[in-house]
Amino acid sequence: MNDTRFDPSSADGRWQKAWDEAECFRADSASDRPKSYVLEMFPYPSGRIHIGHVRNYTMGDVLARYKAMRGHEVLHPMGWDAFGMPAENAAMEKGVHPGKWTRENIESMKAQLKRLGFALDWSRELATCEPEYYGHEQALFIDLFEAGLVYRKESEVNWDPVDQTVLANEQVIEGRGWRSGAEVEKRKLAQWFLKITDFAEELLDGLESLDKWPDKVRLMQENWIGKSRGLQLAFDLSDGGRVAVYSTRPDTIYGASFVAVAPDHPIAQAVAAKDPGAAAFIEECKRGGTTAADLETAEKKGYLTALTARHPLLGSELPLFIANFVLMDYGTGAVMGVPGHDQRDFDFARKYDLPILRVVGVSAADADRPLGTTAEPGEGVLVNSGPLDGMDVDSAKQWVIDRAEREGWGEGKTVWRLRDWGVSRQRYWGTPIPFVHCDACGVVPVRKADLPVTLPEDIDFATPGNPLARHESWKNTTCPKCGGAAVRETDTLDTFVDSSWYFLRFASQPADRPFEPEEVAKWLPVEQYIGGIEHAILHLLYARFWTRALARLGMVEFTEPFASLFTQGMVTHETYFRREPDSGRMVYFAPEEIARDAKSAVLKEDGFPVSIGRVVKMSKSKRNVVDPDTIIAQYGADAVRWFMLSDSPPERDLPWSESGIEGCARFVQRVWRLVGEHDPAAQGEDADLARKTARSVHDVAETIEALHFNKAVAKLYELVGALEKAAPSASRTRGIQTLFQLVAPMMPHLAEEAWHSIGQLGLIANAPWPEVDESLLVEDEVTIAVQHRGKLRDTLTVPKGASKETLEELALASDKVQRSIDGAEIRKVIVVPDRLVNIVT
RNA sequence: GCGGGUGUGGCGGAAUGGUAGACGCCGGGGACUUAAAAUCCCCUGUCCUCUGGACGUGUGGGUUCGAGUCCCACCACCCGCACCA
Repeated sequence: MNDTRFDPSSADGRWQKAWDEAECFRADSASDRPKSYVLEMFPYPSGRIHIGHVRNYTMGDVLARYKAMRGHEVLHPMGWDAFGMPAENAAMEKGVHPGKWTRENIESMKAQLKRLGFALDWSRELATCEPEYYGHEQALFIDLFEAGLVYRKESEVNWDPVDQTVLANEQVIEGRGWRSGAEVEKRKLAQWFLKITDFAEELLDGLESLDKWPDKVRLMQENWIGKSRGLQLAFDLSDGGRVAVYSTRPDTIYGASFVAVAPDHPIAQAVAAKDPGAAAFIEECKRGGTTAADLETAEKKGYLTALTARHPLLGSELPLFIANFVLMDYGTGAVMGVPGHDQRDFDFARKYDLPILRVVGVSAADADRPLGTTAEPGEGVLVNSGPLDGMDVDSAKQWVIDRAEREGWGEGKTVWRLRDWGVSRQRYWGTPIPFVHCDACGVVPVRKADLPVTLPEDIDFATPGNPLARHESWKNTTCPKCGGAAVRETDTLDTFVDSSWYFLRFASQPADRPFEPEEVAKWLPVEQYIGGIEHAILHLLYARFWTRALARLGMVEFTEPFASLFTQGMVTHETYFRREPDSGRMVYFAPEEIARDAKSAVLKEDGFPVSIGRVVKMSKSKRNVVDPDTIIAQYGADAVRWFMLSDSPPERDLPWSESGIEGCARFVQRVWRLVGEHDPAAQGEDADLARKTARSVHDVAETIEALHFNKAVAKLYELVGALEKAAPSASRTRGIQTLFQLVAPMMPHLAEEAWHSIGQLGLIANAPWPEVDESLLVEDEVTIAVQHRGKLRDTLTVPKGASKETLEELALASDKVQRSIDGAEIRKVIVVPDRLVNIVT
């Protein structure tokens, strides 16, 4: 018997050191083993590892370690998405330099990751905030510019009129600046854009090849790209001008009761020049945030202009509005309003008392049935539409497009919802855009020999706004073209640019180029990419675009960077709170301040109860966070890793619980106790246990490959239970050794300690996955269900593959079944071999 | 508002259209111990007339010999919405 307990506080560090010294996780591109690139989305160095990171990286780690055991050469790197706003916020709040703050965070987070024993190749570590990284990004940006994929145009930003600075969407709270509290305005600035729309069709078509991506992510990207076929048509205006309108529902043209243009549409601007009411309305529209959610949840408002628009088929005059819900960026920035069949138009028509006409119904008989309280945007049969009456929606669309083209007032057009990618940020802590502005030569790229354009260190955050824009000695430079005086671009790149190619840099890190094409060809595409569902659209679409752009430039030979994608759920925790009696304000308490039993919770400090709130994503504001360091110190890395894999399916949320982690820590010890049961001298075979072991090897491999870690965990619980119960035998001794191999990817420290203790030489990290004797996987008996009218009455254990006749006979012979039938006439017997018999009376 | 997802015991969940609740947590009972910790064993969806039976997978309908699984409608919650990463 093995009385000692497994002690993570000494074992974890010892084995982590052993792996480091043996360079177990260094990826060798010269190896002739099949290559596997396992990648988790790299973290933003916020200061501390979050439990969500632990879950993400544990999943990747299990896969990386498993692949290595299956004989693959594994690339499993880690780096830092190190540019971004929180560093600037820290600079403003604490006076610490963003670079210092970021680099210190990286150091402490790296130490945290090491304590979890991840099989990472730290020799490839990178941080996007270092010139060794972002300098190459600047070179790539210039390459894209030269390929015609970069341009500048005016675009709206959130402007804080008090702080005189641009705000990110998250810094706008209920239409006001988060620091100043001032009402935010929309303001136009000249900004840099990447032509992602050039790739719209490719990015859409490419989704089809991504058969190892979740369908939901592909669907979200498809909807985001938003290819639509519709009609662009012109309405003649009463002042002699014209307005171009785009509609995806040209079939409903006979139901149009108004035309509306965006507040920043040229026609709106022209109207405003003469009409102070219109000008005031446009000003009003400029207030508030710029996000789509803001615009679409805001009350629909319009301004009725003096102009009218002539309906091209009816010849009637429709009122022309300026409306806050029309987007200048989509289609032509103008719409025809069909209230009956579009909810926004419906709401608008209600408000301004415009006609609401039904032009689509379930059948022709619907023509006179009025619309209810909502629009009917669906399919149907055209009514009240002259020549279209009786047509289905698709035929009517085509008829209207054909007629418009024939008569010259419109044409069929494909329109994309996807907009070009605005990459300008008016901020310091990002990759400087490597361009200068010269009065003589215009906008000129920095010479590649002069890269990187590095960020100046001597900056101040005493005043709001971009420190680069007021840094005279950094800003003033000479023009690479004419040598005259010039000013540097002071915008920096969106951090999504940094994360659009880091996976290439992990494959190789030459000093003179962004990456080594031969090395990239060896490792890429990433075999398995793992990250949060919140990145389903933006990051993943941008990375796909960037890769395609590089492919167009001939720099890489593939178009999709991530062959297989997995999106994991969040880690959640209960919340504990009290409501302040006076203000009604919620006061949250951290888990460590709480004593919790099965039904209630009290605050340790005063012994009085607190309310138990819902289980939500861990966040600082709800104080329901658990610090990985604390729990590693308390339970050991393996228990924490095991918890991350247990119970919840990896794509779903995982609720953290104290009792759950304690159960995991107990299980680690249970596995450890089997070391004492490993008896090399034990004799005799145990056929059932041998079968169970073989079945476990097979099932655990299958579930890990499918990333169903919770099921792998359940299989391992079963195997441990079976090994504990079995009497000593050679089969049991072999089974225990096999168990250690199976748990090695999940609890690697314990596995090493156990491996060593049973006398194995070398590291289990370098050991192979156990072989399985296929003949042991064949079952010879099955239990089948016997139902009467679909309800279970009995079960039978029969030889596998028994005939239908035999099964029917055995089923009818059952007392329980006969009692249930109770002499009724048997009308039908359904027999599914090896499954069930269902008797219908 | 729009797009995407999720919903099964007290809790996390399992279940190729075929035995609902595997496995784990919590809880209850017992063994061991001077005692405790640790460990081990048993029980644990609800209800009833309890050697059996009825009900039960967010709600309401439907298809089927058979539905957690497929179809329709609805409800609740979560994620994203282009300057958070």
